[in-house]
Amino acid sequence: MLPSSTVENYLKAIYQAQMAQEDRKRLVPMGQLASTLGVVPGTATTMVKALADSGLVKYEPYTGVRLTPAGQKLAALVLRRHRLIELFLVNVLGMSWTEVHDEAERLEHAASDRLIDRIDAMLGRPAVDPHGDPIPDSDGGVATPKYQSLLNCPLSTPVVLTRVTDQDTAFLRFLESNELKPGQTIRVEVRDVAADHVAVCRKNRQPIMIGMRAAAKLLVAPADS
Amino acid sequence: MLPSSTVENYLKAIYQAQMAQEDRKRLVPMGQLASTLGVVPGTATTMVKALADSGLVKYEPYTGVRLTPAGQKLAALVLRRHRLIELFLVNVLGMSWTEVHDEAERLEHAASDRLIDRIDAMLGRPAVDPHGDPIPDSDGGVATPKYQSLLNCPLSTPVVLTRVTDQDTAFLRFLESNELKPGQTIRVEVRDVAADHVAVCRKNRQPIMIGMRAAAKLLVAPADS
DNA sequence: AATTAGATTTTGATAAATCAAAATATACTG
DNA sequence: CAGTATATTTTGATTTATCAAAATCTAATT
Repeated sequence: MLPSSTVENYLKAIYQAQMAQEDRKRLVPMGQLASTLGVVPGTATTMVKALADSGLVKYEPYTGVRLTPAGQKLAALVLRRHRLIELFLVNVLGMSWTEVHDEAERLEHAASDRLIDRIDAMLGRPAVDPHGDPIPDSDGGVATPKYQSLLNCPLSTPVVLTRVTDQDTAFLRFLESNELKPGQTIRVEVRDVAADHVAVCRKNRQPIMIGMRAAAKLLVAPADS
Repeated sequence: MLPSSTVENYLKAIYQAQMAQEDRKRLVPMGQLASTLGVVPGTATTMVKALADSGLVKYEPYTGVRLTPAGQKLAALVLRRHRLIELFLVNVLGMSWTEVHDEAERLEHAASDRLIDRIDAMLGRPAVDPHGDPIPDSDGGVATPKYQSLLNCPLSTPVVLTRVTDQDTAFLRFLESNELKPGQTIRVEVRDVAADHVAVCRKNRQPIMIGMRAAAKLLVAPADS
């Protein structure tokens, strides 16, 4: 019996919460999980206990939840579907990378493995989606290079924007309209903790100021020249 | 509040049952509806009463159910999504017309109107899907030409196979392996009611015998030479 | 009109996913 | 360490969609 889309969403949320914290073995607290899923905490507790009974997560009362290897694999396969669909919508159907997230959010639960594999082949077995998020392989394996962000990359040094870790349409549209798409080469010139901003420079453009919360979502890699 | 995929499936089933009967205003009996949806009759009754409360169907106890104009439009839009997705899977992703039905069955409930319109544009606003089923327009309007079938078309006269009214994979594979795809020009040479078969001829091929039940599912139009 | 076969509806239960609000546990604070 | 704030769990209810089986209706047949 294949997991309901609710189960898939819980696993995905736990997976992403674990990935977002430095220590990936740390338990994800119930409150956080509930709020990212948009349910009340009691609902998350009930559901997580059911997931624990199915062997997909390890649950410690009053502490939190963490994926088992089985849960991890399932979650990775959901993310694989999501990210391949996003890239497909952008590359083949010409949709904007700022608007494909919600569409993929629904399609990921309906697409068969066969369809996904065809999409994967048509796109040439890509490694990342339009936001720079890595695409797990069909066994659930993922390469997760540790990028720096605009908060800790070297100053006045060219770096390549490689990944944007926020799917909010308004935020992505802001990036789009400021030529801050993945692949872009940029430079951080100023980082001012007191003012809570960083100054980002691009080719032939005025520097722009970005708040530190937003800057943390922009991951970069060294520009190899 | 947009309809659940269960509601969409009920509307679609009622729509198709109405289309399949000669008198399209006749009520669809509950038992038939239940069996095409794979539920027990009581379930269909309960659900249909709810649909009637929403104004999507007219329900007459012990008699049957029929779509209201509102229900008809919704059903047509579900079929529009289904058929555009099928054609897309065949034309763009290179899947076989024999295997796209089940995939579309799930995707039709997840695809947004925006995505569907993009697909529609990319395919060049097509009129029919890979099985020859007409694609409703975005207002829910459909052109439904009345084709003849292999049971009543003229004998020994070239006709074009235009529509196959059965989505069963095994049946479609049978057609495929016998060069009986929509678009093909064929001729009915013999129609033998006693033997319950018709003999169908194609270019450079041995005639094949098809049972009358199957023959009724193959619709044809005059071949304009 | 009475009987009966077949279809339909009703009734009572169930599973999945959720919420509201009460109860309880944990963690912090003075 | 007692008290309080915050997070978590429990409890009881609700919604949607379903089934099994009993009750009821319709239509056909004697």
